[in-house]
Amino acid sequence: MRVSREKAQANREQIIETAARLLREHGFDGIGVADIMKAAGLTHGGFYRNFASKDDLAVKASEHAMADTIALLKNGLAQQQPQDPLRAVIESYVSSAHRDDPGSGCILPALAADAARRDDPALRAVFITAIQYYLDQIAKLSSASPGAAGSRHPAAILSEMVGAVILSRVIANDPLAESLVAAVVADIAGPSPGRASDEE
Amino acid sequence: MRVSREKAQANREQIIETAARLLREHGFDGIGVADIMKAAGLTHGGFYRNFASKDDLAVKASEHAMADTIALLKNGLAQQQPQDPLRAVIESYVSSAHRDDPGSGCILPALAADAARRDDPALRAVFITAIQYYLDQIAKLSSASPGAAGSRHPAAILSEMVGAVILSRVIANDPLAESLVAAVVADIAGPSPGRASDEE
DNA sequence: ACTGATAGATGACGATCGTCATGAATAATG
DNA sequence: CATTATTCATGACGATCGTCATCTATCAGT
Repeated sequence: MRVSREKAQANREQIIETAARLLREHGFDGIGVADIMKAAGLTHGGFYRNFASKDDLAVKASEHAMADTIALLKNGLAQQQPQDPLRAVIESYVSSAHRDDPGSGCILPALAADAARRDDPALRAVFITAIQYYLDQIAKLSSASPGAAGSRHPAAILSEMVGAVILSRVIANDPLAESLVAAVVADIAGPSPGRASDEE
Repeated sequence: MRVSREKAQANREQIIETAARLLREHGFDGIGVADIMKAAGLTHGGFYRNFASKDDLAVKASEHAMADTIALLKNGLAQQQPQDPLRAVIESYVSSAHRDDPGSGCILPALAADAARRDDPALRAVFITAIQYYLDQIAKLSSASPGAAGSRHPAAILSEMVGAVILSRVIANDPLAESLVAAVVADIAGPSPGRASDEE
């Protein structure tokens, strides 16, 4: 069953895209190659022509997921042009929407704990790069932010963002989840006014 | 091969203790019943006389692990009697020692992401209780702390603690890890008070 | 001491895991 | 148009998964 090169390339990207979602939803050990391929509309047979191993797919899927998240973030900032860009990022990251949809969210709350358990250097590198990117971005945004976040180390802010999403997910159905999200947003970006014109 | 009741009880506790360590190290899906039993010095056969399922063990092991962590924390505070108890807790929680030994650390950085993926209400309840406990404890400690942490919501501090441990684990071998730990400790507890600070 | 209860070992079950060999079918190449 | 190259499907492999039936040995109660 040969297929055109464009179709084969599209299939390959479809596998990565599907894996990026399913791995974030179920964890590295929570979903199998066969299920990923089936969800991508293929059978498990052609897998090892595209990827050296499941770990190899995990690396490429994590990279893809991170690139998607970055694009989404940049796109959102470019379109909204918010007065307080750091607040906009925090409100989008520490949100019930992000909490309830890990499959299309950031890899850090979804997979960092899983990745930390593997000694795959390629996988770790993806996460290190992701963290570095966030730290750079937070440093830029928080220095240009009217809030008080500029005095905090970017690593502190990122840790709080990631921890908040993870904790809110494990208590998702509990009323505690909403208050946690609100508390963390207010903690990082300051009290809640939609307009960030005045500071205190 | 029957065994005395005391021995059977000890075996049961040994299984829970071993599972508490191995599950935190490898994740819920990263270790099997047979390996847990073997590590506990038994075979896999007697497992289902002690536990209804692997999920049941996961609940009891998580409870046990959390109780251990709480005891360790209370014990440490009682013995040290630190001037700034919140700082002492943060320095112990956000530390390279905790980062490098997930098997005997807090369940939140180790297993919260895993637990969030299951719809086992009993398991979620363990984590909700754990989070509630931490929030109460942080509220008490931070109000009695000389640092500026008293003005922050406990959920913000806990999120930052948990996120910092997770992120530091995924970048464990990178020099970034040490600076992240230091930055978060300083962010929560304020700049380190000159003397009596152990650094590595 | 005898008997019944039971903890744990042995072993196996069906399912699923990651991986790969083979084959069929067709796109790419000449 | 003929040939080659290659993509994906079929199917199977050994290993491991969670779970359970059975058996044996020994404790607990008489």
